[in-house]
Amino acid sequence: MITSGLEDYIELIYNNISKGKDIKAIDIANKFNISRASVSEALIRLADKNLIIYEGRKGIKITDEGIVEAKKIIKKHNILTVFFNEILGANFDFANKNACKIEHVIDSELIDKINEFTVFCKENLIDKKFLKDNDD
Amino acid sequence: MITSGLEDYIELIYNNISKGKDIKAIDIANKFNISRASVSEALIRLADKNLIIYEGRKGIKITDEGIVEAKKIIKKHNILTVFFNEILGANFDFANKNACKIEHVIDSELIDKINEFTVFCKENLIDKKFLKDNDD
DNA sequence: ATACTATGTAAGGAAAGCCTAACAATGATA
DNA sequence: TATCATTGTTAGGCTTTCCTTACATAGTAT
Repeated sequence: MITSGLEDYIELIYNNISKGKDIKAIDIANKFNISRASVSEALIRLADKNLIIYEGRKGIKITDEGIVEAKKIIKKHNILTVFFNEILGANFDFANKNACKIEHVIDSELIDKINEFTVFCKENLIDKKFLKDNDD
Repeated sequence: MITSGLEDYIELIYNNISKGKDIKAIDIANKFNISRASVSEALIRLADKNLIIYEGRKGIKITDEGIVEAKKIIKKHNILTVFFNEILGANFDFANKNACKIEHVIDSELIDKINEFTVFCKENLIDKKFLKDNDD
């Protein structure tokens, strides 16, 4: 098991690497507003858990295991964001912010149900527009 | 701000007191599977924050402030449980278990939206039964 | 009353996750 | 090349939340 802090970091690492951008410790520090020292420790913990390969200045690489972890979290993140934003009508940033927290505690099976339900709603509630205050 | 552990404890305390049952430190220890010593510390922290009045063996009382806190959490808990169970069709225990975790991180405004949406679904989706595998 | 059981507290410790300050090493630039 | 800025590491600390062990007190029952 991985803590929610580490989940955030591996998620960010994967998101960058999968886009071909390389990511440095300092980027993580900036993104989450924590010190470089804390990131240094966190990266060591992630490497201990075989989710990344970390060799300081040589850069951060993600392992296959790390990719699997990251994808799980990103899947949760995306499904929650879409549900909050497109179905509940919450504004995008707010939906995203809540997804960022819930993704660390919600079970996968429930996420699947939310996803199925989102699809269902899109097919069945087109006419009955639930919320109108969706500002994006 | 209060941590999710403390939120769990104040929630349990309120749930008991509001039913006229008194609650002891050991009940909390048993419920959450933590040591009596840890509960002892947690109750001191709750008292420091003016959410309870704690005088050891004399019992645990909840303050007005504590009641407000507890009700916020219980509201989130109930809305989430109903949504997961009655709308998504998750079984009750599973719905409850997830609500227990999400209640500590979700924003109130999003909870309100989920609640409105739950009401809306109950009024509009009666015919279109979304999920059938709801086992309770 | 004595002894047993239940409950709460105190002391000491561990891990996670954060911090600052000081230092080291790399890279860019004058 | 010498200097300065960027980035990463180390050391030492702090808080929270949990633990175990040992002890203290209260309540129950013989």
